Amino acid sequence: MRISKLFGKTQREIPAEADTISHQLLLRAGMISQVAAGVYSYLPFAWRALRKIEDIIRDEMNRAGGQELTLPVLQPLELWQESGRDQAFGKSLFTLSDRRERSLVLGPTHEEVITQLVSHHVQSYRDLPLLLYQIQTKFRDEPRPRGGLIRVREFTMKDLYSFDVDEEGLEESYQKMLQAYKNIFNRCGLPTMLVEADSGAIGGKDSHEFMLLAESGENENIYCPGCGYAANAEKAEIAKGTIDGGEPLPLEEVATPGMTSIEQVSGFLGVPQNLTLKAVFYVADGEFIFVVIRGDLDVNETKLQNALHCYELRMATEAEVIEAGIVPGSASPVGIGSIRIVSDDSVPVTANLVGGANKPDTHLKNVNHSRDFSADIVADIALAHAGDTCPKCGHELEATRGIEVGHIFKVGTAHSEKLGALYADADGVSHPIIMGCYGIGLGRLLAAAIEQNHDEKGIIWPMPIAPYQVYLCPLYRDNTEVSEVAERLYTELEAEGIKVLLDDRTESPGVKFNDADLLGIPLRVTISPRTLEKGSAEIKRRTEREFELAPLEEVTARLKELVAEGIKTS
RNA sequence: CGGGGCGUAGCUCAGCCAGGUUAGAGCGCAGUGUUCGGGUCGCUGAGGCCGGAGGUUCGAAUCCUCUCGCCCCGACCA
Repeated sequence: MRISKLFGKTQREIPAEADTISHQLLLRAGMISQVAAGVYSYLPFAWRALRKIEDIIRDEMNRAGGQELTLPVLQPLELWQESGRDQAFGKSLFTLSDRRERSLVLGPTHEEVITQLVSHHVQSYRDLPLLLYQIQTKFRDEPRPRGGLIRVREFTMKDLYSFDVDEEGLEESYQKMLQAYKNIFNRCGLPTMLVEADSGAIGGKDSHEFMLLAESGENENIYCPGCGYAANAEKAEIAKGTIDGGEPLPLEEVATPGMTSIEQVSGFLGVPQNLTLKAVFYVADGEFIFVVIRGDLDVNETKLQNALHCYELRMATEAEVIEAGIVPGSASPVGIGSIRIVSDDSVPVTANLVGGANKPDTHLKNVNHSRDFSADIVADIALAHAGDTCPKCGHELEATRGIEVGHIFKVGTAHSEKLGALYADADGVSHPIIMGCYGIGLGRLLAAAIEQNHDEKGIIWPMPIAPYQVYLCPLYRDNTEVSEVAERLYTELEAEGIKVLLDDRTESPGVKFNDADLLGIPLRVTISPRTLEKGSAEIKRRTEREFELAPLEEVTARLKELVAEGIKTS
């Protein structure tokens, strides 16, 4: 490709709307253009990189035994009502009406459609297992699109669905995909962290996310340098330790004038925070909920939502708290009547806690679960932080941010039961098919690749997903020999299957070098009268400052070597 | 949905508070000369319904009302 013909221009200034690095660079490199909030056009340069990623994904899916197909974007709303997920998706579901006023949705994912499809075409255990996938556009009306391609409303996704007869089969499919995903990210040259993930209210047991580590990541991940335990903070568990509060003592009111926070009460009474009771209030699908947890811990809202099996969860307002008859700052679960109580599992095992008295400026000593109050739900609802203790090995946990680029999970039979995807076993008995679901967001991966691979000058593409492999950069200076050599080399490299971007513009060296850096092509070859004097060309890696001088007749061979090396070591 | 910010040339912005010739700059673009190993320097030129609608006024980019859009933080995100 000649850069003079390439659609999409580089830009010096950082576009005002872009905050995220990948967003800025994608715009400056002329790779994407915004159409609406969370909706982008991909220009040729970005599209080439996306296609490289797509090729790697497709190859790994096929190797793992996946069969590619394509499912419709336009789907009847009834299908979603049948599965019950029109509620779960809520406003994120794009809906529309056709000319006969029938309601349709733009598919945010394809479990429903594929489960129905499979129900029509699978009858016997002999038809299973199946791994079916597609690479296709999804639509989700995100409440807040952000970060350029990181969170958008229309995006390309690879989604694979596995169908098995039993748990062992599902496990096998799951492991295949886990490995395929590792291969994909490795082959793309993009190191990821595999973390345990929350599978949501509907999902089944296991769920893992692939996190590409980046400061700008939306997810916090907790991991253990000791044993390798890693989990999304939404899911992460911690060893809370048991604190010996002694034998249960009689409940006792104490005056705590002006003390409303755990910190204040703990300091005032000289009681450690882990012997206090923290109260927090939520509204779950409209119901007021009283949540208690040991004073040194925080509530993990994802875990809480899972414990409550609710769609909507938010913190209660102070007015709602007061209306519920609770005294903020001195709230107590003791004697609060019919309000549902959710307790972290740290509370029942700790004796003689200090909690609120539900009277201003008063707290209770020696609050004991079961004796003084009883939670309706006891579950692990604690939020993990860096510095907490690893639940597996006791080492101190650390935290790191990441972008979720892949998510795999065991769905189970939720959809197959609702949509009637059954198979007959060897005895002719019907069972629901067991499903797994595996997704990669391609555009997000593209953006994440840039988040992970850039410097102050621009993008640094890993070789395997680079839109072009070589940036051929002749510095003309009205020199016909330079342009002849460049043209010859260009033809030769293309003939060898190397993807070359030829900077055929009569720009100054500075302009060309800066564009080369911004565009981030892994190898740069400079030809100038100066290099020709030595009968050679300069070869420079984007990742390095220094260049090497190669005799002209060896340039092609050397570049082939470097391209191969870049693909292999990535 | 709550909070904050912004809509003026393809891009980045000034002008608005305090209304008044023909709305400006830099980048980019076209032409031209110059320079040539890290965004060279000139000259000439094209390019604007000042997001949209209504209002106030002799007069609105500027003031008022409504609206649409975009960005950021939060909520949300199977």
